[in-house]
Amino acid sequence: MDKRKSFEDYLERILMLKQKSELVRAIDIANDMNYSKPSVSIALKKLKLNGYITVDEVSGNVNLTTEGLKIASYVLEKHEIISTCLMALGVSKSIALEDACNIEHDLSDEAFEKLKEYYYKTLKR
Amino acid sequence: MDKRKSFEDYLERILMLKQKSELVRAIDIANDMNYSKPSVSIALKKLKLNGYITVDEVSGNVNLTTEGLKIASYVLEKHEIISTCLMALGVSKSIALEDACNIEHDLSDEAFEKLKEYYYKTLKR
DNA sequence: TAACCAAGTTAGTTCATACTAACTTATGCT
DNA sequence: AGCATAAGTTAGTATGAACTAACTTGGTTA
Repeated sequence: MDKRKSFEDYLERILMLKQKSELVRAIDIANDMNYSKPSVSIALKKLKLNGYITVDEVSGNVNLTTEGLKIASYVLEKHEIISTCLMALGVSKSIALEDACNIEHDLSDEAFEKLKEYYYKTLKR
Repeated sequence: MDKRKSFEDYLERILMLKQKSELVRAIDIANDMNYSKPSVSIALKKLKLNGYITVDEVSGNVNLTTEGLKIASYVLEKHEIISTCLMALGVSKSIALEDACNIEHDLSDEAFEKLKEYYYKTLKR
């Protein structure tokens, strides 16, 4: 199912935007992800239906629910560790970030745990 | 585009089946990939149209063209190196193989080159 | 106040892959 | 010969994400 990847992508991006600004609206997401407004509108509707986000009716501010934040943080952590490991192998930053964006949705929990161990043992500090 | 991943998946599987038996028919691919016959029939038609395979009209034997073999070998090589690296990290074989199946379509050429260097320097022999 | 612009939504289309049901065709068995 | 089975195809459906065009709505500004 590609639905999961799409959800993860949106949630991760929302979290990244939240780290820059408290106010994150559909249009901000659309600009950031280079998607059309309707695409984002529909995606947010589904994220809402699934309980991953809430949207403030007045300001349009998108907020992650506990569940949404859990997923977003996890994917973002994967993103960071995967890209760091790739860079440690000698991959250029831009490619490492790009690859991490894709791989983060495919790496199993088990493999991620092992990669994380390697990261903290060998690369961190 | 997800079309590329789908193509890569089929081509890789065809090559894997070819390594076991010269005769690889649509039904064999369907059984191996757990897809329905029509799905495979349509996918093979597209692979044929794109010049990646030929299909013997009498026997139904699927053969990779030079271009198809090039892609299949490359993806298969990625598969093997990715899964080996994951196992070296301590990931179980079954999970490593499963993850490799997904990651192999997402890892860039540049990152794969670096991973391969690491593989030959650190893991091989 | 009227006009305009930004944000968001709805409707309808496209693309791609998978599925089931049902058909064709060839082969093999009795 | 006649039937059954296996392989492959066609037709039609579902799912999912993206798009454009066009509408609503609210706020700003001339």
